[in-house]
Amino acid sequence: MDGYDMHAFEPFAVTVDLAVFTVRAGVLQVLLVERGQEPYAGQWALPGGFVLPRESAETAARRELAEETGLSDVSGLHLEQLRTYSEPDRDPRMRVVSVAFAALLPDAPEPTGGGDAASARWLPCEGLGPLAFDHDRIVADAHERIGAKLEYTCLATAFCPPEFTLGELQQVYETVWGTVLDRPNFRRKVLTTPGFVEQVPGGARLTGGRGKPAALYRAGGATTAHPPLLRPAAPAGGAGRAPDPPAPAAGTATGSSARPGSGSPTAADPSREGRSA
Amino acid sequence: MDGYDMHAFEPFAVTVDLAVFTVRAGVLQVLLVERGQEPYAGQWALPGGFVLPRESAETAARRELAEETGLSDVSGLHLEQLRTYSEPDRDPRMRVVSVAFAALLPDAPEPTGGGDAASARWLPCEGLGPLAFDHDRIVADAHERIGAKLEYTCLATAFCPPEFTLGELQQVYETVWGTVLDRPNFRRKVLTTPGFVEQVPGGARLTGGRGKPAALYRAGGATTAHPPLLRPAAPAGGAGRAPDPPAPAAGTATGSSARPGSGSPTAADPSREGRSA
DNA sequence: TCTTTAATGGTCAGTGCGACTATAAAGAGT
DNA sequence: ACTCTTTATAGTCGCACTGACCATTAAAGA
Repeated sequence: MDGYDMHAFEPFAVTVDLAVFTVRAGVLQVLLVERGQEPYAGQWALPGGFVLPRESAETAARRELAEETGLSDVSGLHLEQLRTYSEPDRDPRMRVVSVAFAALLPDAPEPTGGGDAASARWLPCEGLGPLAFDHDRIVADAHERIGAKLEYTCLATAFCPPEFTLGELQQVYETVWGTVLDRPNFRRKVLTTPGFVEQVPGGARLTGGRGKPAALYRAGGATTAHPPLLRPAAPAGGAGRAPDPPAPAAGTATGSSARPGSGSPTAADPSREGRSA
Repeated sequence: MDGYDMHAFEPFAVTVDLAVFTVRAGVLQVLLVERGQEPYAGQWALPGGFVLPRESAETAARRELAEETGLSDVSGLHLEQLRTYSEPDRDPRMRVVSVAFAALLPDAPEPTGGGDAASARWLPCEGLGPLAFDHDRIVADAHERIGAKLEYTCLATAFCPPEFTLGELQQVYETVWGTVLDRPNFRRKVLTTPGFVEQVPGGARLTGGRGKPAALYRAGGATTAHPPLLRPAAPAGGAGRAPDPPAPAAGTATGSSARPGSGSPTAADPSREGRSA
C-alpha cells in the first residue's frame, strides 16, 4: 500500500454478498432473492448491498443480514468473511468489488421480505439454476468452506437451535457433507471432544421423534475440535453415499423439522414437550 | 448486491497488501518495505498497491509480487487470498479497502528494491515493531492461516526449492509452528502420505550438511494431506518448545541456508555437490 | 582415529476410529 | 395388549495412526 501519490487510482464500488445457509428438513438451503431489474432480472441472486461510507464490510454484512432475514437480533449468528471477488467484468454495469460472507442460521424463520428484496426465499443448495453474477461460484465456495470448517471446528452448532439433540447435530454434518455417518461413532466423537457440547441439566425430548427420546445438549465453550472430526474419505469413484432427506410429509415432519414455532429462538422453547428426570 | 439504483454509493480506493513469507536460517521472515512518506513515514509496511481499473485483485497481487521481489517468474509461487480489511479508519487519508494476500517463497533471493519501494527487506516475523496501518494484524492473520494450512495441505513444499531434503521440509513446519517435531515420526508421516513428496531418481545431497547425506525429494502431486499432520497440542501453560535457530555462522551456514546461489530457482541446481547412486 | 552430527530404519504401546452388536424406550399398526 | 418399527444409547473388537523411543549408517570435524 505504498506509492499513493504515484498512480492515479480508479474508484470502485464495494459491496457485500451474503451466502446464508440453513439446514431444513435434511437439506442444505441458501437464502436467495429474486432480482427485479437488469441485469439478470428475474434470476436468483445472493442478498447483499453497498458498503456505506462509514462502515466496515463486516458491519455492512451484518446489517444486510438483519434486513434480509428479518431477525431482530443477528448478533449471535455466525458470520464469517469468505473472500473477495474482484474480476473486472463480474458486473456488466460498472466496476464492483464484492466482499462475500458466509452466515449460518439454526432454524429457518421462513424467508422474510424485510429488506431491499421483494421476494427472498430459501432454496436447496443442490441443483439450483444459474444465479446472477458470479453468485454460483460464491455459493460453491461458501459450501466448501463450511464443509471444511465442520471438520476442525465446533461450528456445526451454529446450524442448531440453542438446545438440540445429537441426532440433529449429526444431520448437520451429513447434510453439509452429503455423507452418512455412523451414529454411535459420531456420538462418541462429539461427547469426548471437551467443550463441544454440554448436556442440559435434566431434559430429554419426547414427542417429536418416533423412537427413544433423545437428550438435549447445548453448544459448549470450545471453538475448535482437537483432533478434528474428519469427513470420511470418498471411496474412489464419485461422491460418497448421500443421505436421503426425510420424506417431505406435511404436518408432523420427521426429526429436526418437527420443531414448533419459528419466532425468536432466544430462550428455550417451553412448548417443547415432556421433560423427564 | 441488489438495490443498485436505490442508494448513492461512495467510491472506495481498492488496494492489495502482500504478506510474503520465507523460511531463512530457521526463522520465518516477512517481506517489508520502508515507507517514505506520511503517514507512517519511516515505518515498515507490507508491499502492495492499487488495483488497476482492468485487473482483478489476484492479478494485482501477482503483479506487485513480481515487482517487489524482482523475480522474473512468479507464476509458480503460492499466492492465496487471505481476507479483506475494510475498517473505515484504517488509512487516515481516505477510505481504502485492502484485499490481503499471503505468498510463500522457497529461497529468499535477498530483497530487491525492484518495484515501488525504495528499500525492501526480509525481517523476522517474531517481535517486529509496530507496522504501518493495520499491517501487524494482517501479518498475524497470515501467519495463523499458513500454520493451519500446513496441517491439512501439502503447502509446506511451497517454502522449499524444487528439490529439497526432508530435514528442510521439517524445518518449515518447525519454524512456522514454533515447535520441535520428532524427526523419524515426521519422516514416516510425510512418506506415507501418498503424493506429498516423491524421491528424485538417484540423488543424495552431500557437502552442505554435517551428517549423513540426505535424499532429495520433489513436491508430489497431492495438495491435501489425509489424514492431516496435526500440530502438537500445546501442553498447557504457554507456547510449546521453540526450536533454536541454527547459529548464524557466516560462510558455510548450517542446514538449509547452505544452498548456493540465489538466482532463478527454476531448474535443479547443478552446483549442488556429489550425487551417489 | 575418535567424536559429532544428521539421516534413516525400526520397535512398541497407547489412542482414536470404523465396523458392528446389543439394549432401551418411544410411537404405529394390528 | 402385543408386535413391529424407529431412534437413542451402550459397549466391543480390531486396525491404523501416532508419539516416544532406540539403533544403525554415513558423512564432517577435531
